Amino acid sequence: MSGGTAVRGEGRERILAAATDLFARQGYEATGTRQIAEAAQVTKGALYHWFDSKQHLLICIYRDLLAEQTGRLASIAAGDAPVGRRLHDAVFDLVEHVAEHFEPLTVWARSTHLLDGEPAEAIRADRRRYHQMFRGLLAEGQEAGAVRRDVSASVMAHGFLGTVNNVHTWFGADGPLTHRQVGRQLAVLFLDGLRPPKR
Amino acid sequence: MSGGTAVRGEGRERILAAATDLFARQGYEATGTRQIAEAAQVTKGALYHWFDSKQHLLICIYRDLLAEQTGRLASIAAGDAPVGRRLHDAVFDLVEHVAEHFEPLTVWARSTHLLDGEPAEAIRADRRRYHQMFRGLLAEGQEAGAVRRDVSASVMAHGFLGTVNNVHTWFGADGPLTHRQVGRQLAVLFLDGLRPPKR
Amino acid sequence: MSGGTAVRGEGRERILAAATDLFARQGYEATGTRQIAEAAQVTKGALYHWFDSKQHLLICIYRDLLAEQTGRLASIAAGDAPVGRRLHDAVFDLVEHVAEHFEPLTVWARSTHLLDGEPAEAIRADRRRYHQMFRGLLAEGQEAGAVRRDVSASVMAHGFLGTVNNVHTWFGADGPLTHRQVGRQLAVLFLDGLRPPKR
Amino acid sequence: MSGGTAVRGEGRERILAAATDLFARQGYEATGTRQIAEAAQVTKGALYHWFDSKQHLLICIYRDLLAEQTGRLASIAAGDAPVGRRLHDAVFDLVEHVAEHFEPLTVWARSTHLLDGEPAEAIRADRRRYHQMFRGLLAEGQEAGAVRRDVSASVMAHGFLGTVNNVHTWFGADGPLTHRQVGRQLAVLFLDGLRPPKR
DNA sequence: AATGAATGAGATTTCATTCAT
DNA sequence: TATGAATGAAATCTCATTCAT
Repeated sequence: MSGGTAVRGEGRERILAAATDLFARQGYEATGTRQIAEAAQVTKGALYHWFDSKQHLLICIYRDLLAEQTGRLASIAAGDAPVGRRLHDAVFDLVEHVAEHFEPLTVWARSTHLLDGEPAEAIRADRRRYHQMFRGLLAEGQEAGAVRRDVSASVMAHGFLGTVNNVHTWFGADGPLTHRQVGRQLAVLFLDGLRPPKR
Repeated sequence: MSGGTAVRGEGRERILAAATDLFARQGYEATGTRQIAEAAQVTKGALYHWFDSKQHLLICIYRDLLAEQTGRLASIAAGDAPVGRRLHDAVFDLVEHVAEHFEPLTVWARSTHLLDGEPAEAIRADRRRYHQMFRGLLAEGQEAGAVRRDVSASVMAHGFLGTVNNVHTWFGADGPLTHRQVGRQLAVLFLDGLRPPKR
Repeated sequence: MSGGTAVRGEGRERILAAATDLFARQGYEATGTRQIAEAAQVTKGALYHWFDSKQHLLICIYRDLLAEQTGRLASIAAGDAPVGRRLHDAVFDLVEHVAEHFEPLTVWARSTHLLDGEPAEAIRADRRRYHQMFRGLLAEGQEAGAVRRDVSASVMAHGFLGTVNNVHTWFGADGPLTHRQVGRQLAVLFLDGLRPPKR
Repeated sequence: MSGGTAVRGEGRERILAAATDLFARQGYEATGTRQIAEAAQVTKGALYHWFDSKQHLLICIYRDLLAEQTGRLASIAAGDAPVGRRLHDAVFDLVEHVAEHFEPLTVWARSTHLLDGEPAEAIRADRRRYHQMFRGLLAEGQEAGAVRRDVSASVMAHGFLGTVNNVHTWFGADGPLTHRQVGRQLAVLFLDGLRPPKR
């Protein structure tokens, strides 16, 4: 496409890709900047030209994914369908998204607790907003009678979101199921758990 | 003569306690051996007299808890009650245990991925055995018709165990619920999700 | 601006010189990296920027010397002179070289047994090749009748090379001889020992 | 022989044997007191009950051997035979002794330079006396015309003693010769080198 | 004759980051 | 846009040795 000239950001992309890969395989802490630079075929100096810090790298990896997740949830939540239907769609959409972006989400889940400073706080606030949207949908379901009331919406939201975000600790450990199949099974399990009890 | 020296045999315990506390508050990697030794009022040399390495410390912290968890599950699973009842008890017993040992379990969940070497593998194998016991109970439930068959026992086990093991990532974030309350809500949510679908 | 920073590129050389000096005076193990860095007026970080490890430092010190020794022996061995003459030249050239580089060779002889890993093996293989060249010259002498046959060429080679490499253990202990004088006496002693026995 | 009761010094012997073995295989510096104690099936405390220090261990290993060597040389040197004969016997006796006590002599040769303090000085003085006896025999030979005069007796003594003491660096490296065979070849090589030159 | 917990100083090495060019 | 030498602080761990019992 862009022909002979160096594509803008080529180095940056390679760094991001290498970091994602290494972080996912070895963990954030066990991966050094030197190793990232080597894997990206870039000098350490170049790495610091493009990114402020190692933390910044991790934040960049997650930021776009979170924005996309948030956008998708927002558009589903704002739809016209009955709340039960929207909840169902939101859950399935999330497991789909997670299955697609397995590696970078693993990285984030494992290492977010190591980050501090302003940019880290900002993205955690974004993440909190995502959670609130999800909880809002559940609360709406509770008001409409589609979702049980004896469990707090917050616990339900955290429970499911936490499960999904931690699939990496066990996925592939046993069984032949694909990411997507596992996701769908978790989704029905959760959705059935939400139904109001008999009496 | 008097006062200066610590009581004999107490050193190991104090080290373990200090490490648990610091790991929980600051994370495993952010905590240095120097800091642990200082907090335990022990020299660094004494620390390495009792423990082979920092990793070993983390493993020791978790080993006892896992053994207790496993023993409790085994005794419940081997009981006479119908499988639905035993499953119910196992789930509630687990959330109880987790609520009691919140901090060290948090440490383990966050940092297990940093461990390597033979002792780490050994304890991961133990953990795998625990999981298999839990899954076995679910499979028994499926055979008896008490648990749905359209979701694999393995996914159900991992889903619930993963949720419980990751409560630390969000507990306290919002709401005034205690550990125990949160646990119980997660338990009913999960147990209701297990019921075979109507049709 | 002026004065404070060292001349560019000099760091590596200074480190090497300081290490050679300290290793020779105190021994390899008794010399710390901290001490080397201080003597070279460099930070410990810089030391590890240029060298992988303390072992690597020792290997680098020896590598150049061995290469030079090998080159000199090769050019003598490949000459046109009769083998007796070439052997004589090789022996005197070696003692000359050893006399010139007394200190670093002392360091190597004393500490080579502490080294392991791939680079150490590589240089030991080089050293083995040097030995084989020397032994080859002796074997050639045996075939030509210039060197006795009742002692194996390998033993003759090891005997002389070992003697020369271990002069450091006793040189200076008594007597006023210079390195060069001692070397020449050892050379004639050895060469006379090589002559075929009378009968 | 001694029946049921523990043999006096049993622990001490085991420690000495273990230390000799480990020092020979790994080097003095690379061997820790802990490892020695384990190999001797003794606690570290017991080790320090029997020996003052790690250095002391090394000194004890060498002391008896040196005494024996010295005694044997003294009895040969004091004999009635002509000096040429006595020299011949001394040389062959030494290579015999070295072949028999290969390992502990290796240890000493490699690590003597690390020792300091009064006991180390004492044994080094003993060793110096041994050297002087040997050199004395050579000087006697020079006076009697049996040994060349163009090489200093001191260099001859150091050269041969050094060679013999450093056989460990190469023995077994190639060839199928036994310790004893190698020793005898070195002996004739040296003795032939000693003969006065033709003219 | 022997134990074993404890010491304390120091070892090598790692690593994110900076900055003049 | 990129380099690469250099930093400096801290990290984990080792080890000969001691001493009350």
